[in-house]
Amino acid sequence: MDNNAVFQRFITFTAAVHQVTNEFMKELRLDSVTPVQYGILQYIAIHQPVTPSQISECQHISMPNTSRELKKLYERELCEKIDAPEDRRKQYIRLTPGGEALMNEAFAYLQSRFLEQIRDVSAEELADIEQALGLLEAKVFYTR
Amino acid sequence: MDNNAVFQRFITFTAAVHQVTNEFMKELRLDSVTPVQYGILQYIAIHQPVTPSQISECQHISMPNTSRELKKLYERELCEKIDAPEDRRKQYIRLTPGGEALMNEAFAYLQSRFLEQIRDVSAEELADIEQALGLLEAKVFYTR
DNA sequence: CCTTTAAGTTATCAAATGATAACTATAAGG
DNA sequence: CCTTATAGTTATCATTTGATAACTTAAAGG
Repeated sequence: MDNNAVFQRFITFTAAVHQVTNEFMKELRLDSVTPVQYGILQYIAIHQPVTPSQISECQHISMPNTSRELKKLYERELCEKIDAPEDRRKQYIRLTPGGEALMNEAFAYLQSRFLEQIRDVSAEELADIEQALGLLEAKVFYTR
Repeated sequence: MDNNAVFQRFITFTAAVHQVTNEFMKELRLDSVTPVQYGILQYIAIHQPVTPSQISECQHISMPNTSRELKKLYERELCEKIDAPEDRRKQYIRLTPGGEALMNEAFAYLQSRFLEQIRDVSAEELADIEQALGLLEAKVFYTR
């Protein structure tokens, strides 16, 4: 198996993923929230409850900047912090009902675009796609 | 087949792709070039020769901003424009030797990280991965 | 021709993001 | 205890990116 060929595929693939997701995100006009803030909210939505440190590490945003953006999200009541009982330095963050509503709206739009994107695939192909997503997430796009 | 389940996978998958590629790009300390400029250079590297309009559309950057960033790349001699013979308004852009060198360096680093990421996969799994990349690119992450 | 459209440029401004230093509070480890 | 490490905050500044208006040049379509 040619490693170079797989790598080429990897590069064009990741470029394609970015292009498509950026297109989706552009159409989804989220005016109350910046791209970085959306990334944070989506990370919370998928992994909640999370700590600011986790957000900082996984979203590659420095702690000071994470803190700043979270503060804006608290002020807009899109997420909230809960003091961790086991360690008083720590805090857990989760979406507020308003944040859930925002993310549900976003996901609903993204789902409609996703379904449009796969409107021509058969049921068997869809199963293959689901499997492919799982395979790549497990074997390539994972973090230790 | 549950469309919602596939969509869930799609969301967590694209989030994972962004996380991993952002991590790679952070480690790859490209000091001569900003993230947006790198995106442009990579797009040129994959699709060259391309026009500024294509870059603008595919990278979702307005024409004025595309023009500005390209200008900086010309000045650093990372890419160059060639007037299109068939339409004197148009121009084709390609990497200069310096730009090729920069991208080769970047790709070499990304390849080393990619190989590290898949170091535990068997030959059969690698074939599956290659196929999965192709399938998803064709059926999900394409642009019309 | 003449008008309209397309490709690209320049200038300018605002907003978002990144980087860093200095700080508080708590936990953990000799 | 005392020192060090961890979690998070605040303030500040520089850079990057996005948005918009006004412009030039050339093609295209009556």
